[in-house]
Amino acid sequence: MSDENLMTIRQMCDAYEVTPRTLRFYEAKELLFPIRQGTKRLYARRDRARLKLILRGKRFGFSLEEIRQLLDLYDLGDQQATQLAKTYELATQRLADMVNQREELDEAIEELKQQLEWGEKRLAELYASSAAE
Amino acid sequence: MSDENLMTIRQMCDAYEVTPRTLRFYEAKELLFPIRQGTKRLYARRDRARLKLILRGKRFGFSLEEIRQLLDLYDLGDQQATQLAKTYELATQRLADMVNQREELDEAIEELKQQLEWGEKRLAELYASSAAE
DNA sequence: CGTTTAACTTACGTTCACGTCAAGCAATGT
DNA sequence: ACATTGCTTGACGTGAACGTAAGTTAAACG
Repeated sequence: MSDENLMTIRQMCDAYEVTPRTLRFYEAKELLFPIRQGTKRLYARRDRARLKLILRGKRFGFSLEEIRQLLDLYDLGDQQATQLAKTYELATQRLADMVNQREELDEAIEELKQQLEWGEKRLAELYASSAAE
Repeated sequence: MSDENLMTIRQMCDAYEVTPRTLRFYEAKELLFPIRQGTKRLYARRDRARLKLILRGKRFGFSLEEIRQLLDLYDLGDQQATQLAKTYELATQRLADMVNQREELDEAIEELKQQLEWGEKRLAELYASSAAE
């Protein structure tokens, strides 16, 4: 029962359905910063939060580089004033992007629903005619 | 003033901000089916509609292959019954995916707003303390 | 009729996001 | 003591989505 709150790479993989390779890759790209016990990696709460955000970002179609920049937004702890201001500005921009994407997504959902109704009717017709045979 | 309603590859590129390579690539992947006037491609209304859907799908993080399957949904014209049924089922699944994505997106937007408020306060503090000097 | 111009094909190159060995260290059980 | 298990670091491979360069053809222009 090692240190609670810290997870090995395998526990992380099982918990988030990713491979070790993926976690090491994210680390190489400076998206994660697990601590080292000897040679082994240990992931703390902070890394898990970041990983969640990474996986979510991917589902929205963001690249890892875009995600890396976004991650700083959730770690505003001890930034310099100028750096904080830049981060803040980037965040408002990203927020606008997301709101746009939500609008588009709403549209897409509506259109797809329409098409589904159409298909439903067509299927009903086909079924009716085959039953009439 | 060639045949209205039909666009050359360059007009398409300018209109949708893609490269010729991209359009030919989508054609190779059977996402677009421009008609041929001799060796040249001409894009009709149908292709433009499909291209819009392709670009939108990409913004949502779908792969071209996923998009290709989805495209059939908007072209339910003359499908076989069994094929139509399969397409329909796939569509309902995708719709569910999109609805999920919207929920996640809503969450993400909320969280980011929270972070922005936080950053705003921090910035205000920093500004106040530097002004007091 | 020669020459730009635009589109074409073929094919190899590139970036991203990992997958997949290969070889080595480190603790753990028998 | 030794083998198994789990993690490690390279390093090369891969599929997706194009980019890019080379050479070809066809229409249009002077």
